[in-house]
Amino acid sequence: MVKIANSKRTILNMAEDLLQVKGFNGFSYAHIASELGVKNAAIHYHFPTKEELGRAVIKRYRDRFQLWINNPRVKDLSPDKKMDWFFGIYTDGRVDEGKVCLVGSLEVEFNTIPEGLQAEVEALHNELLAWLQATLEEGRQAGVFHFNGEPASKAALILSSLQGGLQMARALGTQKFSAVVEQLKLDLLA
Amino acid sequence: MVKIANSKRTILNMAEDLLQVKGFNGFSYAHIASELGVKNAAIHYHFPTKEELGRAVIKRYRDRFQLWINNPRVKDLSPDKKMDWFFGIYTDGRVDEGKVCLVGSLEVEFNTIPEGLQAEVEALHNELLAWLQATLEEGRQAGVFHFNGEPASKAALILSSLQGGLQMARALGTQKFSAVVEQLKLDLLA
DNA sequence: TGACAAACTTACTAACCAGTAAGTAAAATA
DNA sequence: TATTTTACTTACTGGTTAGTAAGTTTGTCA
Repeated sequence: MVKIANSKRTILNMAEDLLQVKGFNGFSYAHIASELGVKNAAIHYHFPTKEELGRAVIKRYRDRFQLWINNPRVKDLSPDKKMDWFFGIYTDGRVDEGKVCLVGSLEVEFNTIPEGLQAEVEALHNELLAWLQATLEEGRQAGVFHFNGEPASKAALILSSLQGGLQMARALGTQKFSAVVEQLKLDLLA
Repeated sequence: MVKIANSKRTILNMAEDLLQVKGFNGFSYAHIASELGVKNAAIHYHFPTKEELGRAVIKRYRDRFQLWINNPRVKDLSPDKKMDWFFGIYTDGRVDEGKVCLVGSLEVEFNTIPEGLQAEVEALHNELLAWLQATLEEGRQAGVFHFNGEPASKAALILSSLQGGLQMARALGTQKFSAVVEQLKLDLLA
């Protein structure tokens, strides 16, 4: 018998990576098991169904995001530094490793994933948008951000372009994603 | 024996829809066959492998796009009307039918699709970007579009946000996509 | 009318998939 | 030390997958 160290956490880490690299329909319990050197059933012991595994990945990510934005190291930043921090999430350790964001990955396969997982994705996407919108409002009031229209719409545009930009980087290279981020900043600060 | 009318074209139409609704890993030859009332092997007769089917869908879409942009009804439009036409591709018959764009769908599953299909996706994405960039340059020179930075970067931002916006609409509703398009126009024309 | 090619069907394979039930080894607990 | 719980393995199921080989029907053309 092979014991996995920190089994649940290790499996969640692998599943999160696989979701971002291969998509929900692009990986199997066998992938995770063989990489960890255990059998399929060992994964099912911790996460009986693939839906539960997917939900656990997103739920953990949601909790992590709330911890981040409520942490003084982010909360107390100026609006433009907050935005830089947010862009950094996508630049560091996403585009460099050929990953796309969880939300984009699961929304492309939305019509083929279990309902419970769909709900989790919806919640995460709303939370990301809410924080972006609040940050945009804060920055516009402080006179750092300049844009026309509703903060909610600007937030939707920014998040969508980051999501699509990571996917574009897959086919066209990471410098394309950098161009998107630079353009976002130009459109927001100039 | 059941004969399919315009077999190849009908299969391509179905495959294109399925790619946009379920993704490459989310549909099978059996799906297509059963919906057409024929057997699996009938699909394999026309498209021996799934890679060939996928490539044919993208190639046809690329040809169609070149026909469109070289048609006087698009070519002779003013830059802002051209942009409206382009946005319309995404709004009409995409977001309304719960579809995402082919490029986004296949780039999310990029690491799990055959190489020949990857190349086709890359080519399509480059062609879309090239047309957008040229249109942005034309519009800026004409004084209709206003933006800072390189047209190539602005093109990448616009295309990424449309791509991501369609996916967002899956989880959060079509009005979110409309908000993205409206914001894009605001940022370009104001 | 006969030959041939196009468009299928039948019947199959080998691989993979998520998921389950029953058994085992080791660690925690009483 | 005995008992129970945790974390697995073994062995399996039923379903789905892309793909193939050989046979059949139908329309076209000489």
